[in-house]
Amino acid sequence: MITVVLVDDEPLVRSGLRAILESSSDITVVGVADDGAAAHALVRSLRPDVVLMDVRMPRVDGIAATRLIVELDRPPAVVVVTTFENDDYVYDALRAGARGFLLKRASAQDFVNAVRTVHEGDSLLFPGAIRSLVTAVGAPGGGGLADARLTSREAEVLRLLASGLSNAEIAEEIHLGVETVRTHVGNILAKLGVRDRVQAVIAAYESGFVSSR
Amino acid sequence: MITVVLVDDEPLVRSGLRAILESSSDITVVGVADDGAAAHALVRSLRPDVVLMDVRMPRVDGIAATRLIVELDRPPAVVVVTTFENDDYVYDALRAGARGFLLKRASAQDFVNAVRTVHEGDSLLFPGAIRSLVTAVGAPGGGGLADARLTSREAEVLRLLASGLSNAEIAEEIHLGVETVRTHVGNILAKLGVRDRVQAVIAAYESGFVSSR
DNA sequence: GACCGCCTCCCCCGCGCGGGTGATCTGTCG
DNA sequence: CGACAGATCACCCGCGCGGGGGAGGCGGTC
Repeated sequence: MITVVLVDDEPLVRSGLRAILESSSDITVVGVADDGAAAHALVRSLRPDVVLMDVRMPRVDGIAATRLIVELDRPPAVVVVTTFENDDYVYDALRAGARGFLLKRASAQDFVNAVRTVHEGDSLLFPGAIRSLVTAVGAPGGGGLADARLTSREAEVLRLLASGLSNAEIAEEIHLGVETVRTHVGNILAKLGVRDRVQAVIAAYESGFVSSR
Repeated sequence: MITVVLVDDEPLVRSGLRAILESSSDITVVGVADDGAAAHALVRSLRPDVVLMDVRMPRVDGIAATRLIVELDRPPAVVVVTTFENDDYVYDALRAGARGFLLKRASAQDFVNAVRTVHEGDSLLFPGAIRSLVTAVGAPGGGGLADARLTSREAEVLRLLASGLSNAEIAEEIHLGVETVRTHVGNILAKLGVRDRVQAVIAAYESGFVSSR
């Protein structure tokens, strides 16, 4: 049984999520909170498997709450729920340690799947958000993740990184200083919300940014 | 135009390869050698793009020659040509720095493709040899790469590695000491003929050992 | 002109990683 | 029974990597 805590300031959303999730026999909502501070306290006492977290909330927002929660030992998987795809907070949430993303207009099945996926995965989850984040490189405006999108230079570096090159090799390949490559790689890791270049490579494959022949 | 040097002790093989390769307008054979020492000297003076290297040769064998050649600065891509799939030298050749593998019974088109592929790829090439090496984990005898096949434990570690875990995390995941994981990872890198865990992840994807959903 | 995003390069620091080597214990095979 | 492979853990060493800063130039926008 997967235990879930819901965090959202709107009662409508809370009960909607609860109804959707509890229609699955393997998921149970063990608690709800209406702001980040309450969420943190609740998670600490209830120790759920998964937290569905709204981003925009009064007082302590979803980003700060996520940061607090993932700092617990053996923290639950936090899935951030956003209203708009171009939410500027997405990037921050990635860095804060969120394990997944979902739009509020997602289908009921999407919510159930998301909970199951992050619960199973000790292994990393690279949500659809990263897919567009990586693939929609430098795409002109139009409403998508403006802050987190990779620049063309970063995309170039990621491509080389994902072909197994070291920073020094990448530098030589595109005639740059190693320091510059290090900077780009650091920015890529931050934007993808991953820890190291290994996870960046995985994200590149999982998102289709590079493909296995 | 891709320049190629052929190294094989049998005149028959040399002229066969030459005929096959030169039927392609973008490939030209600039030199041939009949043993490893001659190959090294020839490569140093001719600076070809690609070297097709037999493994079994009198005096200096293909492994030693490959090692010498890849130590040059801006070395050519060395493709090792073996007679048998279960050649014990395959593992050593990987370590020596070979960029590709080919069986002598491969098709004419295979040889042409191999030359083009390693020539284009500054990026790594994970030849079919690695595919079977990784995927045929622990398969019972039957004539394939006995020395280099991953053990079941190594396969388990590779799977976790390819999901983005650090050595410490892998250790915790399967209840081992970090030192043990380090040993396994080291053996995996050696068997796959790759330099670091990043390239191991790439090999895992390219070989189909793990797949992007 | 001020501002900002991007690209470029720099320094310091800590740590994880990979290489080399060696040890013990197990089970298997001849 | 000895030989060997696999799995486990250990120590040392060097280095690449990633985080945290900062700084300058360049091209856009407001």
